[in-house]
Amino acid sequence: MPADSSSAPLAAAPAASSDQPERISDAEHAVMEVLWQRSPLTAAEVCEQVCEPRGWSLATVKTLLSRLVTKQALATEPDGKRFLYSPRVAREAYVGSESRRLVDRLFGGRAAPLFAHLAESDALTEDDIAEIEALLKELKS
Amino acid sequence: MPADSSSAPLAAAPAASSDQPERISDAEHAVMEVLWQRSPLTAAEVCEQVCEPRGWSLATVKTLLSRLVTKQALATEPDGKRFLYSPRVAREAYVGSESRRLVDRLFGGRAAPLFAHLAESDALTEDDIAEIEALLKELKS
DNA sequence: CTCCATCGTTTACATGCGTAATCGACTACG
DNA sequence: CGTAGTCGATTACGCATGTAAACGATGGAG
Repeated sequence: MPADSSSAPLAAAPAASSDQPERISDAEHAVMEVLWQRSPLTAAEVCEQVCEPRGWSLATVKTLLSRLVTKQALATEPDGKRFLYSPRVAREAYVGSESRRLVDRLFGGRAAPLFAHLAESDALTEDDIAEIEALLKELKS
Repeated sequence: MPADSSSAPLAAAPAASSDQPERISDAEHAVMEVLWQRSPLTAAEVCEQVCEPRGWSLATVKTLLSRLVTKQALATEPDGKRFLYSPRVAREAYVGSESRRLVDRLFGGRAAPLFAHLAESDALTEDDIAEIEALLKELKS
């Protein structure tokens, strides 16, 4: 990508302007989880949390962090020579959109069928049922 | 693949031996939905159902069908010069694994938090709630 | 019998993702 | 001050996916 690089004020990246939150991939999601738990963190600190379990190298984590920054899912704050990363999208929002995606794709947007499915496939434990019952009671109030 | 085509009973493809059901992608899923609704169908018939809404060409559908056959998600049955395609994995199974995937990734495998989330984000309609209540009552019996 | 419409199969190509090595800048140790 | 370690950025590369055109066989129309 030789040639200039200035001219336009900014824009540049293919990360669109500001429409949807830009999908977060599976591997990226693992990184997000770490930062949702505690932040801001440096790349090395994030690695400490995920490299072992996922069998990743620091390099991989760095790549994922960069991509997440590009996707505007993470914010960076300089700290001496390195960066501190912190989530820019709330976990709530992410979880919400992912859940909705699934419900839309698989259950025509209705949550009840999802629940029915979970129930039928024994994916619900006693505790789950009790909890849900409690929530229901609350909703009805 | 020129050369023979017989010899081995089947296998061939890199689709592993017989472990997990092999992930179905988003576009592929759209094709599956058509066949889950009615099958067996020819490629052209599938196209009639999805090409318009998704803006696809018949060629695209053909590719997706092939990939699904490779993934063992579809079975083919010769019908004169063409093939009839039908699902090899039940919708139930697909929906189940996808749901479980989400619940695992986002809610630590517990269904109750998912439900709580849906409830909080107003993703539950009156009807949903009523339905779920009914299901709960049934479960408790 | 010949030619065309169709099939399924092959090949194509851009983008995204998983995973990482390499590179240029900078800092801290000696 | 030079050198080794570390940082983010750049580059890499193979596989999956979305989307489709090109190709070769074949069956039906004339």
